[in-house]
Amino acid sequence: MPKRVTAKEIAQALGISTMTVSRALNNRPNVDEKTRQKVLETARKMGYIPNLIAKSLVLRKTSTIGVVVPEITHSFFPEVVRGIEEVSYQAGYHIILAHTNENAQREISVIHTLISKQVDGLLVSISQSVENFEIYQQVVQRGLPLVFYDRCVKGLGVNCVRLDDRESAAKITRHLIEHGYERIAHISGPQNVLISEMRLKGFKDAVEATGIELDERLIVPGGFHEESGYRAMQQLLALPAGKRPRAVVAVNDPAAFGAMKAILEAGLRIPQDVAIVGFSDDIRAELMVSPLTTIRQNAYEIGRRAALKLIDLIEEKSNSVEEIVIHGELVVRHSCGC
Amino acid sequence: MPKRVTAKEIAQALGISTMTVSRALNNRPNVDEKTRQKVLETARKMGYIPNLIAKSLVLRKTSTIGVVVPEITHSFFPEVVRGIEEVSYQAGYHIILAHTNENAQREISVIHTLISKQVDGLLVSISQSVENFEIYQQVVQRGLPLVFYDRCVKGLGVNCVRLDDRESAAKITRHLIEHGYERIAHISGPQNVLISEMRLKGFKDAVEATGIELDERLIVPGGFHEESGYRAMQQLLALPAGKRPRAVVAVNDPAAFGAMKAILEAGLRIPQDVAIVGFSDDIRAELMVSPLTTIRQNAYEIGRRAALKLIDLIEEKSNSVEEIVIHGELVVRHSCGC
DNA sequence: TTAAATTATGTTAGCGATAACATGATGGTT
DNA sequence: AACCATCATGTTATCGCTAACATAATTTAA
Repeated sequence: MPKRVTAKEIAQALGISTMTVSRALNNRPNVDEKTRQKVLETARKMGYIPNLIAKSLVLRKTSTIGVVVPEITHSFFPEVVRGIEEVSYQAGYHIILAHTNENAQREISVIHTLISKQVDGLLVSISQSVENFEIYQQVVQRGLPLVFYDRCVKGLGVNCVRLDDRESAAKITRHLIEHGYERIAHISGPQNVLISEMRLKGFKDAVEATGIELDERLIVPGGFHEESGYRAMQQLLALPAGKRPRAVVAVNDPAAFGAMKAILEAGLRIPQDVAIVGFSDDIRAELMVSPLTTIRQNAYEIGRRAALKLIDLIEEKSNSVEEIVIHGELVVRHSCGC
Repeated sequence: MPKRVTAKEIAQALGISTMTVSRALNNRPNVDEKTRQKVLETARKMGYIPNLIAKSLVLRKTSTIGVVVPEITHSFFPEVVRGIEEVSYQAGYHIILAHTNENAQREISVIHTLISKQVDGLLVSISQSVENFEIYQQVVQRGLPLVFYDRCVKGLGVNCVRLDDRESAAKITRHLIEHGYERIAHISGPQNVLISEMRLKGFKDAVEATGIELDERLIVPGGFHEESGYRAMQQLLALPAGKRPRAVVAVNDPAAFGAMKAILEAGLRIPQDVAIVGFSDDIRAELMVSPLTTIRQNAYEIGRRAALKLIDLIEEKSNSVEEIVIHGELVVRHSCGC
């Protein structure tokens, strides 16, 4: 193992003190320009790379942000991470990525590790199975800056950057209404998940605003996946002729894909017979036989904003508790017939 | 900012020395069981969390692996990261993720940072624009364990875990040949990228093994994206009637999607008129009008194997230089007509 | 019972860097 | 020439922890 060069060794090589070397390397004032040049050159020649571990210990600052991700494979999170990375890199912070695999136990373990590693702040999206929020309170009590992104916990006084699920669901539903559709159905997601609930609420908001009475039969429990969308749609199509929906708002794109399959299999056309819209702009949405109208969520922006807020907290440029909402963008394609 | 509890404070609270506290917390022998219990309990009560930065400094080991990723958004890499994470977590290592955005300059900067942070080893997939390999040599010279994954550099004596692009391309081509197709075309990728080259070679291997002479007109330069696949296919379809291909091997799935579009637009059927296969099992492959036959690459496995090898190097359980090849899996769907 | 072996605990030094203070060198001012 | 400001450099202590050695307490063996 080749010995690693330290600042002390540079100092010895030049016959000066370690402190002067440190000052020269860190571009501090009060160093003679000639000395600085000598130090820089010697450092380069000797292949010196500073030890940030030692530096962090004395400065009590690591310039590192801990990022807790529940599910790295889902395309949404990598995009968020890209946003976080971009901002962090610019601001001179590094990130340590920790993956919980949607496991509450692992989330606690991972947060402990990040604290042990003395991160300057934490960005967390909570795992689905989390029910106990004690760990977040511990983090807050330690005075460690914390920002939730995408999946937030309310009532802890913690900053949060999230999507406007309710507003976006209302927006896309309104879009259908404005184009004259009347009997509009909703294929909803799992009942206990916040985003399903918010999207359902948004759907109701839009429908109720029209004054038309909401037909509860047009709200069918589905799920986040294709099969659930497929089954939910079959259920809708089984309604008596006059009661069938003319348009459908699916809780997300995969559910919409399943629903589309059911519609086509029933010999109906999209959007002439049944119009359909999704949510989240899946990479496949554009490639469907009838390209899907949907809501595009700016995951990158969530990452960016969360990182910006966190760094502000770390550097004490801000200490307010905010809830930052990133608005979804309506992407109109063929499937809504608009 | 609440003061953080240190081992020293636990020692003071109990009237014992810091060293005994350290021993108790680290499950070292030669500590009285009663003392150990007292220490553990006091630590818990006081909310003690060890400072790994200080520990790393004295032990000269951080239990951290640096992972360099060229492009986090591409679904391949998150899957690799998941594999790396899984193995690392089991073995007690943390990972620091660094994203280069395919930028050579940034890759150097990022590797320097990781070294500064005293990672115990590096997992690197080189960025597309990298042409100078000096940085890797520096890493090797420092004695820092290094393993390339997916995109490797040959001739540096560095470990490498990669896919068998050439073999897999030959395999999928052979599959077409075995099902009786004769005029088989190849839509290739960018010429200067290694994987394009390997896939082209694999294609040629398979065709030449049949003894049939290779028609160079059937190899058209395309690219990794849909548009390039689309244009390349148009070019193939413009060949004189008898010279047109009966089957096509695309360099990857997106290129195949583009090609499919061109085929359908020309009024031809898949696979009855033209069969087509892709490469890399894109999430959309299954959902196409004619589900795409392709090669599934086990990205997770690449991550796993690379991390295992790196940890072996770090812990000096191995010092051999290996090239580990992960084999692609043929996924037969509708588009090849087999 | 007393020396030797074993176990529990303490002391000192140092990981590699920097803050805070101290000192030495230079130069300008009256 | 004497004095003070300014700049360049050095010294010491410390960040929180652990290795290595030293010592004290206890047990075992003869």
